Amino acid sequence: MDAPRAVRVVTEVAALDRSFDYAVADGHDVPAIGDRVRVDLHGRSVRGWVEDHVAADRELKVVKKWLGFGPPASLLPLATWAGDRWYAPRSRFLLAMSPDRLVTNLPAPPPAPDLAPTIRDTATNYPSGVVRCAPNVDPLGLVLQAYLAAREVSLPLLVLVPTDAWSRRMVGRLEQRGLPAVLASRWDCARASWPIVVGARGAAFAPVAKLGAAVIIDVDDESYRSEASPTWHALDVMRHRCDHDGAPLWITSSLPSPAALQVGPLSVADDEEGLWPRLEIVDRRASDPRDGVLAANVVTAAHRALSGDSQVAVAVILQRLGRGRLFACASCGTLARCETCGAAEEEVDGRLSCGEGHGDREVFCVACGATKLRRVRSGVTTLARDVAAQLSQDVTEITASSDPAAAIGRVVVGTEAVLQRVRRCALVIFVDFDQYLLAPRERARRDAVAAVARAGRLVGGRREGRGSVILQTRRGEDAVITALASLSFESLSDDDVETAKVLGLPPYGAIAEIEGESATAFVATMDAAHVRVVPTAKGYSVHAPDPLTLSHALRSATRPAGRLRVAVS
DNA sequence: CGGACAAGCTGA
DNA sequence: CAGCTTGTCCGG
Repeated sequence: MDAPRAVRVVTEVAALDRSFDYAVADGHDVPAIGDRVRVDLHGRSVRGWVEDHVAADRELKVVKKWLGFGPPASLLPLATWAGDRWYAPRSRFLLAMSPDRLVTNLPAPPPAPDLAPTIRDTATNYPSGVVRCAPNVDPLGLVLQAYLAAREVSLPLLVLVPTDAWSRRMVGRLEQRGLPAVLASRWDCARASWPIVVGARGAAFAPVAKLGAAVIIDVDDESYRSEASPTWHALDVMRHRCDHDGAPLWITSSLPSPAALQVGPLSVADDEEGLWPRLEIVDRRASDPRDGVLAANVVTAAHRALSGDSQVAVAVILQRLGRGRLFACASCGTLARCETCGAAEEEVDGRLSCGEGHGDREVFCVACGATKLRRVRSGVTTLARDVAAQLSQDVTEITASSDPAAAIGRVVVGTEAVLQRVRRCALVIFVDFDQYLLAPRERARRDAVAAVARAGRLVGGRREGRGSVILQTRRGEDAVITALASLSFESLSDDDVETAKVLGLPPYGAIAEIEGESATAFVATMDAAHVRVVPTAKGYSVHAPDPLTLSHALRSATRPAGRLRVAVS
């Protein structure tokens, strides 16, 4: 038998989600599976990946050039799986597994170092699965535990954390202990199976051939979901990889989502209470409506924080969700909410409506009957001006789009981006916590707890006594508020699981949102035998009992010309 | 996707 | 009928 002298190549051309065969020119080595190559395609020179070795049994064009290393062969099926799972071309995920710049040689990974005794002492001992832990629990012990497990089988450990800054800190701490850790952005090292690879969401596709163990820190942080299409989630990818490689997976969360709870048994970390931040709930219905954006006692707390010596003293957070304008009664302060769905209502042309299609109503307060409402939410800039006036302090505005290198003052005001930008401060104020509680999104309530957890890392745990978190709300009786106040999340968690089961939401069902001008044409050609198609405001939502059924239905449709957005969750 | 090629439109 | 636009096909 002749050795194969041809390769099957997946191209980078995303719209063309298929592969083509090319001969390997005489005198050249046959590129390895996964390697990056350049080939001619229909008059174009395009890049691609070697998917397989095949026999050159007919006239073929030749591979123009070997470009460098790509993902290891063992990861190619992962790209196919992810492409099916999130309705995207394989090349999107192959790209995620490939280096930004071509890599033509690989470093030799360091040998396993001798372990300092403190490492075994610091390592925790949880069964693989979910570890519920308060925001200020140090995840290092869990990472060390997972490293020991990976070391047993002489395979790499992959650690996912919410942000790049966090990855750098984690790598630093591991190196300090003499452990061979690299950032996932060091693609060549990850490809060479470095013992510990650490990164943010994208590291879920780190080119490690076979995992020995994996950890996801704070798995319910929203950074693990790709917002842009394809809307993949790092947890699903990691579960798939770990199942395939037989590697244990540990995940941590302050309030595990239904999807997180499916990973494995739930353990609860020690000192839950001491490591949650000190929380103050300020019910704005009770405060003087003439107070500014901050209630009077909140201003007092802010001045107290400013008298301390922390670099950043006060962080004021304004959550902006959707169109997110809130209207409240001018006299009693009660929020206008839709009777059907509970979402916040907006005043448009003298009528109130929630925008979810549940009709509109006269402008009046359901609590006191007053007919004058005022807008209680403002943008970050107006908020910054108001806070500056109330505290008689200069403030720094921070939003997702502001310059990460800019100097930060003692009072910062902004969106949730503040929680990413500021490491430590004495007081975090959620100006308008109801933005979470009243958001129509399913995840909103969990996001609310996650945001408080994140804020908790800035101010430290109760035991530390460094600072606190204030929630300004008009809904003191809300289940999320009471759960946070008492730190008992069981019923909130059970409710989430129950809701997900009843409504067939992930992980108890799979949903795809179909939007764009050709959504109707797309849905019309789809084999809808095993799915339910529901029209929505922007298009359609397709409900299926599981991701596989959903994927089959989506693949059965022909993709028409014109704009189409398919978001699988 | 984007190059190739065919068919359609325009103006001298 | 050259020169340009628009549409459809198909890639190894």
